[in-house]
Amino acid sequence: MSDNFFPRPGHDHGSCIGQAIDRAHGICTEKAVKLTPLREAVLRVLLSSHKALGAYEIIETLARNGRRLAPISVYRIIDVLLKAGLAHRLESKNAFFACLSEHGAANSMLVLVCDGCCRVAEAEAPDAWGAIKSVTQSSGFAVTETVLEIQGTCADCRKAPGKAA
Amino acid sequence: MSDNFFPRPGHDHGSCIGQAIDRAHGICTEKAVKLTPLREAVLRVLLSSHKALGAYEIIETLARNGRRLAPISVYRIIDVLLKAGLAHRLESKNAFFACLSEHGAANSMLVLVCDGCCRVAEAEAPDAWGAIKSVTQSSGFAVTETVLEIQGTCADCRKAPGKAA
DNA sequence: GGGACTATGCAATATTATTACAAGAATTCC
DNA sequence: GGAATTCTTGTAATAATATTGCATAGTCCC
Repeated sequence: MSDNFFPRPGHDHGSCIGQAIDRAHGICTEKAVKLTPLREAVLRVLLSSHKALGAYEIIETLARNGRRLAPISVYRIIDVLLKAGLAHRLESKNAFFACLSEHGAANSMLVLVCDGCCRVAEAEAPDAWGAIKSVTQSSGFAVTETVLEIQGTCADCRKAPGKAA
Repeated sequence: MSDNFFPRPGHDHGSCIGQAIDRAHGICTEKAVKLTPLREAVLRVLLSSHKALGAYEIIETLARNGRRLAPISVYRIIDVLLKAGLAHRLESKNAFFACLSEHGAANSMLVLVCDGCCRVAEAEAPDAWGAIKSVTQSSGFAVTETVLEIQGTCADCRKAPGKAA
């Protein structure tokens, strides 16, 4: 097994968050998006686990940290994060997760969602995207948006059910 | 272009519904599921267009036909239809659509959703599924459920925007 | 007919998301 | 510096989607 896409249990999550935040600042500068304190706070909540969180879970988490946002505020901030590519929406769960991958404009990723640990990971899958493109092109369908989410059990959970963060 | 997967605008929709209902009865017999009048009514609502409908749209449609179901009733019925494979959930829209395809246990389909006419179609995409399988297997991820939904503009709408049913 | 099971009804409520409008903060332009 | 503009956040209400818990009514089997 080359890469299981999910973060190693026991990885240095602190620096994992730190790097992601640094990267986010860079991306925001590039894209002329302001990563305000509130936006960064929401992003940090998403980064705090490798799971997808519902908007109201984000609200509760922030509230525990002393600041309760209205739903609309969180949704607005999520929107900004989504548009900047710093987070993605997990359609099958109506939830949101931070993006840790380096995917540019050309999308070729799929999302893995573990039933065991609830973690979410992105994986490169250019072949799958190629095959999809071939189906859509040959049928004259002009794609604007693709949702490719896969649920199952990650390698860590298969080895040690319930142990992975 | 071989097949655009979407029903031909102007196809005989009456017989299209009729056939689907007949097929549904057959499948239900096979699977020992009861296709009660209410369940058939909900399936007919889904079949009445080739679009995906939200649960509350189904309720309103049935109400116009003289019978108003409680949300829970519709959700329960939808559940039965989903489990019997007579309908599918469109995750990216929190909506449901009738299944017109002959896919067995081995899933290999993707869903096309047209932004123009809102119609939904299923397409065989064994290569895409193969590529996904190869990614997941090599990473030790055991798949239970795959969501593969593609939004865009169907061939009919590209030719004649807004005209397709 | 009676017991077990399935299907539906009804009321309340939980969860997810948006609308409309107001106030505050940052940026631009002169 | 200060007015105008734009972007961000706040507040309140409400819409849209989905579920829980319990009651009633059919169906099946004996």
